[in-house]
Amino acid sequence: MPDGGASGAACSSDDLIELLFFAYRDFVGDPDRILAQYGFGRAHHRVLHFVDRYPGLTIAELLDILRITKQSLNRVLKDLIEQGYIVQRTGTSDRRQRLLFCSGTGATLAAELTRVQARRLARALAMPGGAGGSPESFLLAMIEPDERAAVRRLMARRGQGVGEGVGPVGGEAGDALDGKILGQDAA
Amino acid sequence: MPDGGASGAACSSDDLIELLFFAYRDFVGDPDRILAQYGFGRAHHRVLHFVDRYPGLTIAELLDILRITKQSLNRVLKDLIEQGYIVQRTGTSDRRQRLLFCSGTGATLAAELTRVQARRLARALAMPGGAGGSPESFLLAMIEPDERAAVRRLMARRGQGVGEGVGPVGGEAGDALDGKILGQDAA
DNA sequence: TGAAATATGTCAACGAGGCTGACTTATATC
DNA sequence: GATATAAGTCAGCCTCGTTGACATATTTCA
Repeated sequence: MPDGGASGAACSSDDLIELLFFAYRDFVGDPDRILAQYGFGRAHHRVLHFVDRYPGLTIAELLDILRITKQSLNRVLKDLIEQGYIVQRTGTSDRRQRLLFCSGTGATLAAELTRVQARRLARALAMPGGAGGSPESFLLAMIEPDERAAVRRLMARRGQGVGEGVGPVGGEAGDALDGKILGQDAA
Repeated sequence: MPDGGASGAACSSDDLIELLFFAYRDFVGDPDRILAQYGFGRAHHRVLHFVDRYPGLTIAELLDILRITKQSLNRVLKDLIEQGYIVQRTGTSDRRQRLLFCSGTGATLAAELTRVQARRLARALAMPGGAGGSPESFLLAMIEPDERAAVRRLMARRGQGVGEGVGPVGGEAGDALDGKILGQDAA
């Protein structure tokens, strides 16, 4: 039975669902703050990232990666092109294609965004149980350090005493228990 | 040097950035399809999930978990309450609070959504290098199997020949190279 | 007891970023 | 020369985030 050894408990898929939510929330939070200063959003980030990393990408390839429509892509791509972060060249073998490249400015911004995300990842990998441990410990390490305690505390609440009320509500329509139920339209 | 042993290559933070994107894309794609049948979206899912898992959650706690505004939460919470998936009770120790619980229907839907996500996770954990290997192999295992080859192919493209054009564009304003540059407003 | 703080709900307006559908323009292919 | 393909665009819609202002019930504290 592989348990990774380090700080992670046994992997429960149910716990991982939440950890993935928290890890991703904080993972995209870093670049979001930077992007806001440029008037860009997450959609711009994704485009800039993939164009930076795979120069010469075509529109069709980008659409396949991002899984969004041409119209959605075009809105953010247009911003990035007009503001000089991305440039297009016509394809040489197929002149219908538009090959996408980052400009110098674009590459600089992409690097800045990559830096903060890579920093979080590197920090997580460097933690005990980060690189070689369980997915659980890796994802926990990806969460903002200040928040980790709160997440642990929440997840420890699993199952036992709810604090206030009792267990889950039984009926579909709300059969009045000890706590008053604020129903759909009941007086 | 910990390498996890199994199928993952050495962990590069830069690769992990992309793998996390692809893994998360497919991870939320599963429930999205189910939610659409109920006329719900991702925001409903998040609320339903946390209320199901932590019965008796207060509004304030939920806001802290989701990191959204009261108004945003209220819109989706209202849907879930009106349609009978979630019920509220007034708190007993503090009657200002509204404790949130899933109804039977709500718990059923939550379970259905959890099931597809847990299935993907369990499958990933069961793969060689899934539970005990590197984060890289775990994330790759989280990607939709049909898509894995495409992701690998894309990531293999890293660095070398672009296929069509040449390297990254140097100048800020677009100095005409061999491929014609379709500039901002140049004729 | 009365004032202030707290938990929640709500109205209005706005922006980002998805979507569909329809249509145009270049270019390639047969 | 007809047809298919890559890309761009217009219009309109939906979800889900935001801010700001304000109402109500309840608790806490001086």
